[in-house]
Amino acid sequence: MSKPAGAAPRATIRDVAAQAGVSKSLVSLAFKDPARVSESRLRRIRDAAEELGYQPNFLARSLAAEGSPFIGVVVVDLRNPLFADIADAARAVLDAHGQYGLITSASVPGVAGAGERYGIVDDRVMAMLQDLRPRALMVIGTVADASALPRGIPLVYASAAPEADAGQTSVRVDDRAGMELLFDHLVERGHRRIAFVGGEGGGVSRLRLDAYLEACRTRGLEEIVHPASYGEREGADAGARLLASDPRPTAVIAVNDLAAIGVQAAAEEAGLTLPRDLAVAGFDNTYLAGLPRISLTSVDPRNAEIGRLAAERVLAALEDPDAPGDEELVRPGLVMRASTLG
Amino acid sequence: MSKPAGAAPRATIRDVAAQAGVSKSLVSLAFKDPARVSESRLRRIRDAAEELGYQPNFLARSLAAEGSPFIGVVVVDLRNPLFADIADAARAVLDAHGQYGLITSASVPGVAGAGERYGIVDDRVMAMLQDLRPRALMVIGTVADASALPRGIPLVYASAAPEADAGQTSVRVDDRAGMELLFDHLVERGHRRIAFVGGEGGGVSRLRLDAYLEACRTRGLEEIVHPASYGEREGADAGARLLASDPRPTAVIAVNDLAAIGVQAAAEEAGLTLPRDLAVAGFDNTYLAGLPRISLTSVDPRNAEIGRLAAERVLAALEDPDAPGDEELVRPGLVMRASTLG
DNA sequence: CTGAAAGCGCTTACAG
DNA sequence: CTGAAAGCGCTTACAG
Repeated sequence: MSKPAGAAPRATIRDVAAQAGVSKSLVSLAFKDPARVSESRLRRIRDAAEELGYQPNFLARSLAAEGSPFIGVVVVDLRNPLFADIADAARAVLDAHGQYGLITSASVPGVAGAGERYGIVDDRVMAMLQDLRPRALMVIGTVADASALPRGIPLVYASAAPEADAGQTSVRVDDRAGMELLFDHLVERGHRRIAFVGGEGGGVSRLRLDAYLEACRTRGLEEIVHPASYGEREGADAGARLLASDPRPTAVIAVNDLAAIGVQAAAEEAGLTLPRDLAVAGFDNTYLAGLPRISLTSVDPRNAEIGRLAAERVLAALEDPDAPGDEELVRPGLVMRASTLG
Repeated sequence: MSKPAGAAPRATIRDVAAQAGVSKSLVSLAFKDPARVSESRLRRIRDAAEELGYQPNFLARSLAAEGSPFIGVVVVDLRNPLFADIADAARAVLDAHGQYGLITSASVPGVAGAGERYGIVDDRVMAMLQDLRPRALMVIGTVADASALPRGIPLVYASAAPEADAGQTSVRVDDRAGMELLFDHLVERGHRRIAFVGGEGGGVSRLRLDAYLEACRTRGLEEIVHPASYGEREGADAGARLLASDPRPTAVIAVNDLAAIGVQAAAEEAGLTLPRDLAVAGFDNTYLAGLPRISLTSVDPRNAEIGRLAAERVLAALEDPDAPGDEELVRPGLVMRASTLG
């Protein structure tokens, strides 16, 4: 019984037509534009469809029609909890508008190795998605090479910093606003030597570094940058370097929660007591930041809002595919926790 | 430039045939069974294909042929880091064997609410996957309702406890072995009052509870069970109840890492010093357990191994679709960390 | 080794 | 409002 013997082949439009005593095309029409079919035949068709358990074949429809009634949603990194939150929120909105969002993961297995670029998408997955001919595409996260994405349909990025050749529609958090919230909070608590851990790994990391530098300049604070990418390991390494500097910063802002956790680890390793000796804050407000043992102050990008807005952009693009692209920045919040409050 | 005007339609087999001066079917054959095509024509066809940027249309192929040369990989829960590890490992193996694994996520957006069942898959995603006619299906995680899955093709579960109507092929960790490792470790360190937090939420949770009860019986230890599901919140609630009991357990095993973290939080909330006053251990060895601040002893299910074995099961099923299903249990390891070492 | 033909399940004009 | 016909891009026997 590991596979149902025979796997009763699905009923086709032809079966339904025969059973209802009408032509194939009438069945097709009955599903597509019921108003144009007489009531009696419509009922016969529907009864037949139900009886046979008929469901239109997705492939055949995509092949024959101009495209399929669905939106492709590509999640760049399966591991980032950020993206799942956005995908869920986006799907809910698409659903509510009768659009159907097909979520697919596109990252390629991480070849063990550090220098690897982030956001490599699998060509075959993308080719398949392209063949499926979705009405629009939503990409969650930064892809390393946008040219691998399906073309010719509206494209909306969520939580990604599109490459220079702008004109793309994207929805993401306002990193500068987030950085300002962090600085206001830290400065108010008396910090003057505020370091940044991050800037590497492309996309958002770079934007946050820029925002950090600008915040320092505005306030006349010293710029203290320790390069790192998005991981805990990277955060810990940068943290160790940072702690060796003299005078030591009193506060650290990391490019994301994971890197911030790395900084915390390095500081405790070095014998500091947190947050007394060092305030630490991150970005993304993932659920990690909320774990009691971690309790990390973090910029909340409002992922549900990003997902919602991105979905609305998709819906708008469906209406008017030729509308120019634009970037929408979501105003972040700040969630203060023990890591800076101590 | 938000969408490439016109979106140059992809070259079809017909274009390639014309350019190469052969028939359509010969082009098809050239891709499917090159050995049967003369060398000179083969070269002309390949040159033409390259020049035109021809790529076979996935849909058309699936529709015309018995199925498509790919394996459907369904990840039940996008948020569980466990599953991403398994998916990556599985995909690597499939890739190495020339099979192409299409990963898709099938969980439906969580309608805010507690009582919700875990592992609900989206019917439309499954219908689409079915239409695509993969050669086999790999399901990572426990689905609430297996009847929603595509039928008629080999099915392999990874990290899931299939429903009673067995005969399914599945690869998952040996929970009893994991529990034994945990008990041996804790008993050796002098613990006699060992509680279990979990048992709810279906599937694996139940299996681990059974394993716990058996381990207690074998050793003549008292059974102390505080029901909980997989979340941190649930772990914390159960933890609070557990701490109120008298005499208090000296060690707690939780159904997974997240629940264990909840127990830790509840214990610290109650003023205990960990691990001196309470040893805590979990299952799954997610990266959370490894974070220095958490440092949780955890049963390592060897997810890469599970993914690898599940992929091999898929490959075997491709060879012999009628082989009977069986369950393979992976021998776990134990990663000891501060939460039980004190 | 090659090529004309039929068909996968659907949709879309187009005549009635 | 209805139905026969052509076609989406491919594959699969089947006759040469």
